[in-house]
Amino acid sequence: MKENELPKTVVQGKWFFAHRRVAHELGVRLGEEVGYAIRFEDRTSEKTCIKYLTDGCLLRESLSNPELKQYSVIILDEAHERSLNTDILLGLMKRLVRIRSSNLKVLITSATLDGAKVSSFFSNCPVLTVPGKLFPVEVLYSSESSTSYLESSLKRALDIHIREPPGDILIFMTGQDDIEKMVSKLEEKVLSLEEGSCMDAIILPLHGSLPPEMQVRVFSPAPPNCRRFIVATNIAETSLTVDGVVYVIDSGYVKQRQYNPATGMYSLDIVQISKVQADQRAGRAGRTCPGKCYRLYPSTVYHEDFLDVTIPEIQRSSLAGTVLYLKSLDLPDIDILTFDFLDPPSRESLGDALKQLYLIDAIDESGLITDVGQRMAELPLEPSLSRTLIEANELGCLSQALTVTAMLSAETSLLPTRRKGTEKKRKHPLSDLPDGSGWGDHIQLLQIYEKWDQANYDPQWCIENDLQVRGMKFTKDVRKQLCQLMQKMAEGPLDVQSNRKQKESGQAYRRLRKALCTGYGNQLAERMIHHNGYRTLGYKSQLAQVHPSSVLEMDEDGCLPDYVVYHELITTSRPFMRNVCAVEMSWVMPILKKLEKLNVNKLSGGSSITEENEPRVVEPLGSPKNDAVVSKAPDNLDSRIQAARDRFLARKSKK
DNA sequence: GAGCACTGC
Repeated sequence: MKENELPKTVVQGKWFFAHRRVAHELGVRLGEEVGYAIRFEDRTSEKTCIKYLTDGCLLRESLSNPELKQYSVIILDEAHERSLNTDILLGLMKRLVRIRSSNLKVLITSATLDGAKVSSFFSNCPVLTVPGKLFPVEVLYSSESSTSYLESSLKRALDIHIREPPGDILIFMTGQDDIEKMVSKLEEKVLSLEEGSCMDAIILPLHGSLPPEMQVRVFSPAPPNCRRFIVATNIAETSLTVDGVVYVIDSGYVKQRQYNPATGMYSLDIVQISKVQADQRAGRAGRTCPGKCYRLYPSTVYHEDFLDVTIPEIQRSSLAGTVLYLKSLDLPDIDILTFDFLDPPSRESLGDALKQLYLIDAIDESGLITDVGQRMAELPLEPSLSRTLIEANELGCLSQALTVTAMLSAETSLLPTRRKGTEKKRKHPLSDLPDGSGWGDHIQLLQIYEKWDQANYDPQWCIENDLQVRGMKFTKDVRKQLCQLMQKMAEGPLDVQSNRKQKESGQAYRRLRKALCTGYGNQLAERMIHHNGYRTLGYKSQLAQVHPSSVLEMDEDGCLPDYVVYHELITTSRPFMRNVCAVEMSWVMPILKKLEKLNVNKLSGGSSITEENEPRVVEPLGSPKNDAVVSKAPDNLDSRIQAARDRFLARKSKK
């Protein structure tokens, strides 16, 4: 193959081994004519004609090169998964095919995405259908909805094991807890079966927080006369393909994260799956031979209750990062409120994003991106964290802030999988951390990483201290990447520095907390007067409490700090702030002042963000209550500020 | 006093 014979092609999606295979079939070395790029690894060269990359990487590329001029064919793979990034790319592609109609071809591939809908989105482009190679799957419904899908799955699995011919069983559950319960119940029941009455059994859990060596166990096929039970989350729905599965048991539920723009709060809920998801799960039974799918719900539930398709992520997420990204592209013909999404997010959600960005100085009061915002968009971080880095650079604590943001990027994968009996480890994973972690979780995360640095990044150290090796390595990679990106603007050293002297670290921690306060200007909370509950300080106040896993300390009176910033506000059993950090009132006041001036219609570039068909009396951002908060903000804030000052002075005089 | 599904810029 000679250079330039092939059109420069870029393939976005989950390509797994595709790039290796294509390189192999073309008889070329991977990294030359056929290359790939993922976050921490770019294996392409000048010779590269076909480049595989992730959606995030393609978005990064279009940041510096919005017309993607180096490519003549762009393939968006797995578009049906509707990830946030894929949806942004779909919108950008629509614009690109318009302005590059003569020299660009875009191909969108999807297993289940509604072809007609995508075709009409792309000005009625042609739809090609490639038949799949799946075997037929018989779908069997339960006669009624079960009260406990755990019990029903257990019963169904054993029934299959006893009565049905060989073939592995894949059971879809919602989370780690259920999976662990299910695995131990299955083990118990299988052991109690009469010896020789049926095949042997291997029972395997499968979920995201399982260490990789445990995950790969599902790739080894069952030994002869042995049936595997794979108890999985929806990781087995799309991300991992398990061969040998003939029977699928589908609970009909999934654990899903969603964002409420009216409250600024996430929740993690167990919800019904969509028809597309149910069909995807069933399809997992027909990969190697005809299979069976047992749905633990009646067919009426499937037909009448299930949504046709899963709500795309873009309608379930906070859009601050997305809006900032689009604004930073600075495309003259793109207005964020009218940006052409395949499924547009609500105006409320866009309005929320604009307000958040304004509070952290990423856009000005008329909605234009600021210099700060432009620099933030260059960093592969959520806006709060990129803002923190920029502020930390000004305040001379960039090296510490780099560590904290990197740790938070990996936060959910830092903790080990829970083991029975050793559950209370989180509070003090390291007994000999220096003072200062009482200021909050961010400081503790910093101290943990500094300890690991002192231990020369020894994986064994992670294990001894109950931290996931994978998560810590990810942190290290992120930190390195952020260092490279910050190099140009950095004011001070970037390497991990542990302040050995108590006094120095105290000052560094205070600067860091100040930077965090600026970065999380959209995620502030104020403690209630008589107890340790908090309310969020935004355009709409929410009651929340510090998550019990937090290391934030109380003062000698048993009070938590008056003001905190939080990394995440999420309702599980109750509304919780996760990863909080104490901040000072004097840092908070300017942000509250800014909140007073906030006018969301102006932020959206003058165009009213009010729904068109609604009477004008209706509040711009939804509920009347919310409107009241918006329009009366100055009064509320002034009194709030006054009250806070009084409290502060009262406390001071007491001491 | 609670306990997070999935990715991976």
